[in-house]
Amino acid sequence: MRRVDPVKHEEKRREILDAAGRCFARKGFQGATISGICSEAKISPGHLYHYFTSKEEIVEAMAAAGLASGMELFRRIIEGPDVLAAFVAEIERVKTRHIAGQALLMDMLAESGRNPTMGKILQEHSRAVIALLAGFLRTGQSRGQIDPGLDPDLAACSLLSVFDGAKTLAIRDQNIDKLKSYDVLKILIIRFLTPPTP
Amino acid sequence: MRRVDPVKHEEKRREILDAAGRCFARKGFQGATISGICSEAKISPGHLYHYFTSKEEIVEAMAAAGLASGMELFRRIIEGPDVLAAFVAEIERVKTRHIAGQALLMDMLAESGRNPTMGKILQEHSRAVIALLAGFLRTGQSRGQIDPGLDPDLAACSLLSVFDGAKTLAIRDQNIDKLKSYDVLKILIIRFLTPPTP
Amino acid sequence: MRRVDPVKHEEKRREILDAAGRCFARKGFQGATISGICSEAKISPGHLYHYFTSKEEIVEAMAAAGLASGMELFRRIIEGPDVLAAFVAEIERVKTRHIAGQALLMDMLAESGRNPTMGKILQEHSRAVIALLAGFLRTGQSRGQIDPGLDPDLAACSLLSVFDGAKTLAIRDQNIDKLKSYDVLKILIIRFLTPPTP
Amino acid sequence: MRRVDPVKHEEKRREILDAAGRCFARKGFQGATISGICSEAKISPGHLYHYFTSKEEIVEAMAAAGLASGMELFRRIIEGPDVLAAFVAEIERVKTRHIAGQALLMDMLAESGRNPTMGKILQEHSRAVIALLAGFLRTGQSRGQIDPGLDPDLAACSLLSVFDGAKTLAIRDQNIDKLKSYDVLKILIIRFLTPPTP
DNA sequence: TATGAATGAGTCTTCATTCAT
DNA sequence: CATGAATGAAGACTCATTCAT
Repeated sequence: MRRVDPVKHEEKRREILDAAGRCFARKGFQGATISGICSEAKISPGHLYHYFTSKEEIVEAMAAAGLASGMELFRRIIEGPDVLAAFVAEIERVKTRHIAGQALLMDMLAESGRNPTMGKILQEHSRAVIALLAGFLRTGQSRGQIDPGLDPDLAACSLLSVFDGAKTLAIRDQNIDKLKSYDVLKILIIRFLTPPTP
Repeated sequence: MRRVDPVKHEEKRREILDAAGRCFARKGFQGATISGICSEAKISPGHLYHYFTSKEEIVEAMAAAGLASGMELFRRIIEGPDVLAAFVAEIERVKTRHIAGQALLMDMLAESGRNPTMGKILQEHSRAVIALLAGFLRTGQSRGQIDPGLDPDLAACSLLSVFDGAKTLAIRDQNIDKLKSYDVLKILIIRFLTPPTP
Repeated sequence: MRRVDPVKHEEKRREILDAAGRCFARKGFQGATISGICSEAKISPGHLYHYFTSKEEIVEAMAAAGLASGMELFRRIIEGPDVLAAFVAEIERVKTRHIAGQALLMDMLAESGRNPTMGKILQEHSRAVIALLAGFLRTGQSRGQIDPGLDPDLAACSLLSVFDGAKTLAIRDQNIDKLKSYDVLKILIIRFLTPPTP
Repeated sequence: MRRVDPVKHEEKRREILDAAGRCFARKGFQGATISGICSEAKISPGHLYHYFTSKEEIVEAMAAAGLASGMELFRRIIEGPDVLAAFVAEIERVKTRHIAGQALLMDMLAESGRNPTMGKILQEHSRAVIALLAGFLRTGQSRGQIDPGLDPDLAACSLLSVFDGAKTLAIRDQNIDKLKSYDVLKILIIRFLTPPTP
């Protein structure tokens, strides 16, 4: 008789969050509507509120989930024996991604400037990414692939900036052949991190 | 009967755009309201429509004006005998600016990902900035301050990315002492652009 | 296949009605929600509809039950050798009751002004209470405690008015020291009912 | 050019409040809808919010206005050389009034039990009415029409109770010939207030 | 040029009720 | 008997835009 099934509940939440993610990518956080999300998720508006108490909660949950899955992807790409090559690979990935995804990050950044909750989510994620990067940098330093004179934490911040900048570049320069610009960005990373020749 | 004084008309438009800019920085493009802009500009909603035909037009005009004035500022900072030092100075400027301003750029980037008109505005501006930067790079190369091996146009793209990244960093890392991270960012620029020692 | 145990069924109905009564007292008929009642009664919304076909039915059943149990209480208080003293005791009881209970009666009165079904329920109850009061008045008259010149039925109406008025007074004058006002109300009753001195 | 006209603004507010009053009388505070009020007032929902910031504000303003105008009526009826006769006249008035008006008061009483703002409005009004009544009682006492042994303030509370009770009686006993019950209520008042014969 | 009254479509959210299990 | 997922029709409120003056 009993069938509480928290697994299914969580699954449905995830489905809704996915649908919301698609809507947000298309219209932005403010532009996307509950009824749009419901259509996308194929549920009724009333039902959505069994899983989330407000649009804000959806936005925040979606942002957190999106950032987390983004970081997971990031981690997988970055992992590898050659730290420097890994960073270059990440730039390569940005080059080939769809713009909507980047726009969503821009929305989060914009929203963070006004909404403290979103600010906190983004900040936490940023700290985690920076820590991840710093770890890799330290590994690279120990292997002699990275300039040991750089502070790993601060260099990680700079690297994150560069990755962000690669994303804004994709938006700014939509049509133009970005292939080459990205190559130069890779050079930038290499010059930044490579240990100085004695 | 009435003759429109085009100068005054233009002046009023500018005033409204300024007010709109402040509202957009506070609330975002979608979050800001016409009536909020009217309050800020101290005019009535009806009157606003003598100067602009829609909110969209205001958003676009404001974006264009904002980017233009941003570029003007940028140009002034960048101008100087030492090209490399100029770029470093721009990073310094980002460090001390208020976040709301950065958020506005993020809004434009986000919006550009969806709204083609905004995309075009941003793209045009980006091209102009890149051209400006490329010019400076060329000058620097001729003076021996910049690595002559770099393609000036592509390096300009990379530089713009880094400047954007500096802005996202300000948002991502609101409380943390960003002074030092920005110093490393300056090092990054220097290493990227400095001519190789023979 | 299942045989409904009518006793248990009735018991559950009563439980739900009790829960509903608490909700209604807190939020009013319109303000209380089915899901609130379900939480209070610790059953699921679906299950509630095995016992009642609609919210309206709950409201009406609850009103009827509430009025009936109120009258039972009333009867017990009123019963006694000294009829006059009994009425005074009822005033005393109102004085010490919680306001939420009074508000529920007000809700019924308000609802009766619009909803004929509720009107009928209240009217029937009123008639019963009036009959009860009239009986007591007659007894009192026969004992010489009540002015024999008063028509028992009409005086009962007046008495009921006074009891209602005592309840509205409790709401109107929430904080103020109502002890004394209630004493005067008792005097009012005594003066109204006491046989004239020859 | 300027035409701010706060008079018209106030007039419109009054119109809306009147419309709201009719809706509330028909459906109750919670049952009445903004769109219903708009239809009744012949304005659009958007426009209503130029005059009131929320439904709650309308409810409260309407309650305050309704009580105030009710008290004005009350004052006019009560004024007269014979204080006792005036109170009896008030009972007479209740007898002939439409039930919807009474239901509205019941709604206010019910709402006061839960909503503190409404509670305050009602309480203030009650205090004013009681003060008014107490004044009349004092006058009556000085003229020898009212028992000088009664505390005017407390007796005023009792009188207000009786007036309220007269209203609940009208609701409880809708169809029945209430003429006679009201006569007995008048007797009750007379017996309560008349000075004792020596 | 300037106002602010007025509109109505659209937004988020709630809630009584039904249904599959 | 019992659950809670699911629906969809409102409800309050917002806001870009228009219009009479």
